[in-house]
Amino acid sequence: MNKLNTQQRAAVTEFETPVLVLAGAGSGKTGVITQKIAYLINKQQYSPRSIIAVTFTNKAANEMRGRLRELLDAKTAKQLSISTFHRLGLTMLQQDGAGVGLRKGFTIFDQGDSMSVLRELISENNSAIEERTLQNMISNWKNQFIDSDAALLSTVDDQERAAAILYKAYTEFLAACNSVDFDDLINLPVTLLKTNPDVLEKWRGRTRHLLVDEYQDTNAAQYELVRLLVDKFGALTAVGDDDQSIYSWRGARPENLHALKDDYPNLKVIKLEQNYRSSQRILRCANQVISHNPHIYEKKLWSDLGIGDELKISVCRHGIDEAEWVAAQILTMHYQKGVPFGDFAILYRSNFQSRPFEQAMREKQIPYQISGGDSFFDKTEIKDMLAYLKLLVNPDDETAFLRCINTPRREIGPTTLAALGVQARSRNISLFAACHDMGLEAQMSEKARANLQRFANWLVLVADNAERGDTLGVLKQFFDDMDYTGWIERQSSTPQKAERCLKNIDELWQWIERLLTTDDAKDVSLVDIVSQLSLHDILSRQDEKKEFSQIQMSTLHAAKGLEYPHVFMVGMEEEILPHKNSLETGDIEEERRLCYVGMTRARHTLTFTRARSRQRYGEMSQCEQSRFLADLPEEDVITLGELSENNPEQQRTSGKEALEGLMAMLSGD
DNA sequence: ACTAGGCTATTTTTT
DNA sequence: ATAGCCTAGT
Repeated sequence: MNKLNTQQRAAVTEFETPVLVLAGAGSGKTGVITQKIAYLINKQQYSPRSIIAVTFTNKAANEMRGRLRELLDAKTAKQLSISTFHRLGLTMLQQDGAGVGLRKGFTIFDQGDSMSVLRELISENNSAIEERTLQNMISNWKNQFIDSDAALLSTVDDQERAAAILYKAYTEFLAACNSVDFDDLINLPVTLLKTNPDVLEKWRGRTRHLLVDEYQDTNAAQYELVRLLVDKFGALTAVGDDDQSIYSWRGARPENLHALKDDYPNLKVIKLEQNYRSSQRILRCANQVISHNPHIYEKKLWSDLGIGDELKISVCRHGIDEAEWVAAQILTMHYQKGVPFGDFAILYRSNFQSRPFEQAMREKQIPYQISGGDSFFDKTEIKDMLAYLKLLVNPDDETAFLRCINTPRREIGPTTLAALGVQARSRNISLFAACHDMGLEAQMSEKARANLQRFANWLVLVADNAERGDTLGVLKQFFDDMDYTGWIERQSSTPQKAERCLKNIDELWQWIERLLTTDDAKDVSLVDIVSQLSLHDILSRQDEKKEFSQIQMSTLHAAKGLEYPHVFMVGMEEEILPHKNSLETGDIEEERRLCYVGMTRARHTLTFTRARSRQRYGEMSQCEQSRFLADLPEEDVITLGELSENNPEQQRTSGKEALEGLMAMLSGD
């Protein structure tokens, strides 16, 4: 508390009126939120159970919980509700979902799940609409509380009409599966609160104070949820920064920051403008870049941390060279100046950019960790595992059922499944239930029926055992029974691929094991495991520790809210950092903010790299420097590489040469 | 019902 | 480069 500056302290101690904290990058906003929670509990006698804090990513939520564990005793910290919006919504639905027609054990469709449902619906209806477009349209409708009937009424063209029809089919399918998608996790709680006064009462009673981080990222539905929870009294602390709004593509409305003023006339606005993170030079450059965007609130972010090193721009021959050069820089600083690997971060616009860096780090034996990117949950083997777990808690989950029933192969093909589908539909029951339905033998061969029932029986058996406890034992039995390992080995083209698959599965097992062996393992049910997996929330303690000794690789999006002593922003090229799509749509502002977010992650040094050519779709193609680099003040930047031909001592060696030189030097010691 | 082999489109960002 | 999709053959 003593370490807070005047504005921060004002934000912490003001609890009787709603507060909006306009917090510039690195101005200590997470500290404000955590200190405020501690203040409410210790100084104002709030019960920890009556405080709800909401963030946007699992990572941010975990970080916040970690910090609070240091400020409060363990028991108190555990009672706090600190979660993502989606998890808060899920909790509400798990407790009171009956009010919106959900039954116990409902499951969550992640983006991939709902995409495959939509794909299926599109082909069933012979529609030409692109699945991505459809998913976006449905998501937008949901975020604005437009149901499928209303959507149909408001359509203006054929495409929208087609989409609205599919929207309806999709909604019905989800309901039949007793499932919800990510948007529903926000959307349905709002409906729930609006239609059930007693439930509203309960949740309002539980929300004596609500703290929302990254408020600029809230969409219409999240905004509504906040409003309902805090009521007109506005026990709300919202923290945000419109310069860091980088989620408008998923419906975020940074103007929600300003809308608060209309909703709460007594709103107190507090600006945090002192940056405690970056050198003055880094901050000056970042401010320069962002100054090209229009601003509603002028804010002048400043730092007294000293001028700091010049920023560097390294121009590389190609993508491989770029990765090797960064590796060489990291090794040099590590061995010459003793900088721990955990102090470095490599940040990029798109996940696929991580590849060459991963390879370079592996070659040089530099420990690294990748965060962000959903690649883990996109893997077939992980999807398979999750589908089985989902099916255990929710036999009505048709998507999970269809995935499981023939993975591994059980001699149940399209013909059999079509027949099963007919049966299920005519009796209005799930596919799973239809396996034991009377009259099934009329639809298909005896052998097919036997195969189906063997599967269904086995599933029931495992589900029964799972309910009796020893979740992990049952799960292992489950996977041994179907010899999933054997299936993977037969399925993989090379032994290496099989090994990778099994390693991923092992990682999943370890995570589950850890979850089940913590102090409060009694409270962890199969439903919890499945929902946490569905929300892609797997951060291990091991990872937290490793962060100190491994270089961090992350997308710019996933790096928001974090900081690193030494940052490399790579791939600073047109069509990558202003991303190709945004060049086409002309929405450069958000890309600029993304650049700003990346730059303001850096504490001591900031290095940009770009390549003059790059492999794309297997072919080499030329690249142009990102327009954002041109915004940097010349006196703050050193450019290495061909751009400084007239300045020979700044000529840059290739990544390879630099590495070789370094190796020679090290072995000489 | 399953598999192999040829064809294709594909690269935002996250819950 | 490559993963996922389709087609034809077993």
